[in-house]
Amino acid sequence: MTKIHALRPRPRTLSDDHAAELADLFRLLGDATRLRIVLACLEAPVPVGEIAARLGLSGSLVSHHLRLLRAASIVRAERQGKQVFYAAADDHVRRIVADMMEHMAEPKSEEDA
Amino acid sequence: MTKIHALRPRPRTLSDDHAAELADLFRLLGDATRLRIVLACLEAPVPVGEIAARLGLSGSLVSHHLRLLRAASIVRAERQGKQVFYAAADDHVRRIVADMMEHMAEPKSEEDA
DNA sequence: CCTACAAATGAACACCTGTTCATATGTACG
DNA sequence: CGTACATATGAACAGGTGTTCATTTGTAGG
Repeated sequence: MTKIHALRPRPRTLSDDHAAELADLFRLLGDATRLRIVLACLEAPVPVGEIAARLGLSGSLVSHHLRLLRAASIVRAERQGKQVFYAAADDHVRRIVADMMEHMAEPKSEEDA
Repeated sequence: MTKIHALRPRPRTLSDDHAAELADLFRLLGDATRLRIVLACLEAPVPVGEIAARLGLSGSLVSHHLRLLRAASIVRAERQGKQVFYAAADDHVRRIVADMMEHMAEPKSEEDA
């Protein structure tokens, strides 16, 4: 009741803070290494070591990226013994990635000079 | 016939080049200013000047960003007299943005320390 | 042709971010 | 407890990127 908020069905233009927050999420997927890490654990939980091995990266680097991804709830972590398994947080992530892949596969109307 | 490509239904792990290309697309949406520009012309074509005015940005800056977005087929340009109208290229873009908004709105499982 | 307006371009600067290396935390097991 | 393994963290460097300012291109009209 304090703020009329739920009244606006679809805010045509997002508040700048929200836009910045949204941009932060996209930026996380905007790095090739980090995106490959996400792709590596998109379908099933994978331990950090295996991600690093599969992608040919140092465990340190993978861990750094995973922290950012986890903080943004793009991936979820679960400990199992000494290992920590990471997986895509939810279906939104999978859908977004899939949609962007489709977009990439689409024929461009005309090349930009 | 040169490359067996269409045979693999769903490449579980993308080739590194494709991953980099995909990351480039995400990175474009990963800047707050650029994302706001996309949001501004997400539902209907808008001339550059109006985008700049609505967002309180210089025409130069908006133009720079629009060039990148156009090169990636995220937005489409159409000239009408002296003005150039920009709009989201297709529904993929709209869907991706919408999905990411939903993701942002979701409750986080637990805050990251 | 020349003025006025809208958009695009290029160069230069300031800032941010990914990576590496070294070190620390945490967990299992003898 | 001490070793070994897996992951996490911190600091520092290098490279990329958004922004601004000045200039140019393109379009319409007198």
